[in-house]
Amino acid sequence: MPGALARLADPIVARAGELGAEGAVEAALARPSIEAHGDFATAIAMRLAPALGRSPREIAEELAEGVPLGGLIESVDVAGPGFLNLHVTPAWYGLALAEVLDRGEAYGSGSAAEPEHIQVELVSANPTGPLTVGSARNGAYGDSVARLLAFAGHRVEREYYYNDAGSQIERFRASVEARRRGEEPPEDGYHGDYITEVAQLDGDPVPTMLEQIEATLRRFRIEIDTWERQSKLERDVPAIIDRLETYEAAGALWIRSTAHGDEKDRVLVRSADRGGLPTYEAADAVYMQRKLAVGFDRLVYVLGADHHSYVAWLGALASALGTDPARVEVLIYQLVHVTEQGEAKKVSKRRGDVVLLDELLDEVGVDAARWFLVARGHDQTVDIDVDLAREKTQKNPVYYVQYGHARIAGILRNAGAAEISPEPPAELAPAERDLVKRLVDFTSVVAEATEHRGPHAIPIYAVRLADDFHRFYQRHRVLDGAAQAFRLALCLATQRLIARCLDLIGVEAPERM
RNA sequence: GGCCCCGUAGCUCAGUGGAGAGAGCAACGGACUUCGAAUCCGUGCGCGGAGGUUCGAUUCCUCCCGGGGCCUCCA
Repeated sequence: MPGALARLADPIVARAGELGAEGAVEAALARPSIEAHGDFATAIAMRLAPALGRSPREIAEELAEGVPLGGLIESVDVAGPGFLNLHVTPAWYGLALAEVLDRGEAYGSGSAAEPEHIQVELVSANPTGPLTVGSARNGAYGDSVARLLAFAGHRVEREYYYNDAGSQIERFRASVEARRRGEEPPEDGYHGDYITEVAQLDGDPVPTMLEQIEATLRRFRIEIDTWERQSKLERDVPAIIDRLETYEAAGALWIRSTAHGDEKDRVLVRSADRGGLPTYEAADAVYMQRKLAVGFDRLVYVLGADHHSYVAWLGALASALGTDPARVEVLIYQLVHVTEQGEAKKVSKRRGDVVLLDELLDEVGVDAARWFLVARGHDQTVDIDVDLAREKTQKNPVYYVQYGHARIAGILRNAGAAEISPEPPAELAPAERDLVKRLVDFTSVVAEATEHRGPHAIPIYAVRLADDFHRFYQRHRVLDGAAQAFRLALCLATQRLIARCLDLIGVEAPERM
């Protein structure tokens, strides 16, 4: 909790202790939707009522008596079933704004109780073709989670895991070879136009594809720290098998993952009549072992909803490897559906029936694409209508938020070296109060977004922040009068938080638009 | 059949065990001689259905209905 809010809550919590409340008591301060209910409200009296065996109203009355009035708190009311409504003074707004400015870049950061070394594995699309919009959601979501974790104080590394051995890859190579010979790719091969382009170049097409993918990710503002490939891991499959409980059935080697909570046992080595090669899951086992050996406290896997059975599998695998499954976190996001002229497109790389991330970026730009892909909950399916992509772009709220940032930049340019001070005027206008309270919200918003792995809360907050700013701007002239220094401070704090929000989701904060 | 996600305004979506549920888009009507109009202001009885837990449920639990996904010795 920011200091400014703690200053309001602490006396109430202390008073609750005097009344006999035990354990961790929290006076969660919420912002009421109705102005008459004060600047902040808490339902603490209702929560304490059962334990104290008294009526909520009565408790609230006594809590209110413990609230010191005059300095930061103007008045306190008991309302409804036992709400405590606080009205704060201009001095409180000054304190809150000063806190935002004083902490600077660090405002809202460091929410991690115990900083961890975390690996976020993201995208990890097979290099059998360029990245699709499906992978883009993985990237936008996973990268934003990684940014949030880093902001919270964790040490974060991003890894991309790719398959460079296996049937899909062989089909891909065979398809390129066929094109090089001037033939059609095999029926079960890859038929996209990019196959023809890759065929123009010599050598193994897999590294070529990977370079393209990395370039696209950079363009999408995702920096991968390390790359891991399946063929390398497969060498250690025999060693990992020795450590796991396995059995043979139908000629294949299985892991008894159900003993560790999995939904089903899984094949690690295929039967001879299916080639006798290790499966993807066998590589998973080696891979997880390797990640753990690096010393990460936490392993984050970012996977699409089509992989949801991996939640059970990776948890079971962690357990089978003798580590706490709680260290393994699988983040599932719902899939992206692409429609064109009202028709759903099946996102199949093999058929070449895909919308590529690069195409989307050409069409709408990086800022709008990242915003769009991260602005809704990861549990929500995303629809992209290719035909409407550009039109929708014009209405993307990202521009509303960026405009707020640019507008403030303009004001600050005009302000030159004018004094900036959080010292509050005798009276604050409603728009000024709303804006300060919004700034104060940031700390809890970003902490919860991190905790829930829900980066979509950031753009939602950013829109509200920009909204409060635009309204303030409309009603009050900044560069004029006695309140100028305070209003400039308000602008500066707002600009910094908008920039912070945008950075957390990989969007730029322009000085001009 | 089993498992996962979703069902909130005309559309796309936020939201929280608390008071009277929000935003964008679309629609209509207003506001620029003034720091950037990519802006602002006004107009909105909507939490799929039925039970349950609770002082209080849109939120938690159960069931039902509807939509999407997964249940390969694919990756």
